Amino acid sequence: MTQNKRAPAGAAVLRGDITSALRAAVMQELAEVGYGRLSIERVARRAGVGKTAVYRRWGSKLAMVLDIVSELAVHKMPLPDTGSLHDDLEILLQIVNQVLQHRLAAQVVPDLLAEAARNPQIAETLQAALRANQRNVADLILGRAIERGELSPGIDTDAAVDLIIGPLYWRLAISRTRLPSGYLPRLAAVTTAALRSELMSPPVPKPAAPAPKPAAPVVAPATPADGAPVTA
Amino acid sequence: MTQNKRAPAGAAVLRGDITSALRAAVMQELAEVGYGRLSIERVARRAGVGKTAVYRRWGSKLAMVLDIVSELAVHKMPLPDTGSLHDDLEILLQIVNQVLQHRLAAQVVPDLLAEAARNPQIAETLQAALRANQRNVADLILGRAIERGELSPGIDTDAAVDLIIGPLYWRLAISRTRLPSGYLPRLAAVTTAALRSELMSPPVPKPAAPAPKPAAPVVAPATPADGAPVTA
DNA sequence: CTCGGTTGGAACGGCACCGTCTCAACGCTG
DNA sequence: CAGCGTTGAGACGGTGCCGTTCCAACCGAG
Repeated sequence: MTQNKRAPAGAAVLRGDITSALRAAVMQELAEVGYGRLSIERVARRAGVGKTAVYRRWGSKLAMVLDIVSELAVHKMPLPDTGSLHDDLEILLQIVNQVLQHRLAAQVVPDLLAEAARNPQIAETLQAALRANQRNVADLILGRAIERGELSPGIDTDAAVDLIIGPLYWRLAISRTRLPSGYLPRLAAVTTAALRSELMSPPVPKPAAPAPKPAAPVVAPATPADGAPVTA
Repeated sequence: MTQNKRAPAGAAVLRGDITSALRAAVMQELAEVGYGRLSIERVARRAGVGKTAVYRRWGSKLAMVLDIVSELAVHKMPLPDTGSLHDDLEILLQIVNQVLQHRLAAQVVPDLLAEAARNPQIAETLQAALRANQRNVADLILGRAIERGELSPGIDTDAAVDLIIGPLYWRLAISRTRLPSGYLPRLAAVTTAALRSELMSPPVPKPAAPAPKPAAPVVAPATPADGAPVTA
């Protein structure tokens, strides 16, 4: 291509300090007003730069947020590997706890997750970021526990992941009440026991005659009294 | 007061059909763009009415959303009471599953929860709505299980609630992958076993120091220690 | 039947943001 | 050290929303 031209240099190169200021500003705005209300102007104002500084780097609000989110995920998360499922879990829970205790993360993560529900690009980026991080730390921990024989090879890993992070995420990001001392160790212990249970492997409740709980006629079938019309 | 005047009547009374149209429009907008981007004009346009129709009823976007959310929570949730902790849990999980499968709820709930993290009014309303609904269904189920002797009276009910709804919420609202058949029964079984574990009662991992649970009054005051946005 | 009082709808000025464009300042490359 | 090429900053027209004001239509109380 046209590389006979001389390479940009001097003042003609993106200033890293301004890029960092913008990244920080985006995170703060994201925490304060959320993705929905995030505006380029506010970000630029907060960073103390012009809007051009933003548009030269990213070109759109979505691209900007996507890039910054991807970068954040590169945070190398220390991977617990103690040789014991229980200890690995406790460390993992401590890590998650620390991350979600962070003021910015505690606001931004749920916001982006909610936004991901309606913006496929964000959903994809978040997924990619989390996976790329460590190919899902929980999966690794489970895999090693299976290799050691601590867990059945037939365990439903998806459900296992839900069990591992679901309760703590709910507590930290939704319920948002303080953790009593001893909460994390107890959660780790209970979760470990639950994972070890033979109930976690698929072919358990299928002896011969299935249909144990067809469709739960015990409760109303489909939230009929919903005030909102289903069809648009 | 001045009731000598004649009461409003005829065309001088709020039309219920327009109110319902507005409610539906708010829910749809909430699902499509979220609370952050929600605008009065779009709501009115979607409902096919003028903005005045909105401002006469609510006066502000926050008040509008708050009122509608409160009303939705009045949905009488069927309260499982089978006499067995496991069956109660399975039914509860089925209910949560049905609610969060609903297209609108699946989008609106996480969005509002994220918004609640930065708007105390929304947080308070959501809390009140959920509590008022059934004074926390999970708490009731736990209480009855304790009365029946299925659970230890010393169980950490907060952690128990996290264990009950955390995994399913994570799966439905965050992970958003399909539930394999048998997921709910298995989750109910595993959770029941975990709750029954002696690990769920406080004085387990404290051989030397008792640490007699200081912050455990009969009723939580109001979770006042809110992490108000401190200095950036 | 009359008309009071409120309704829904539209128009209005103000404001924030969008995305583009112009322009002086700048510092390294050659 | 000269100047190239990009930089950051501000200005600009356009758009969408806010919250208010104005007005004709309307229906039932009296």
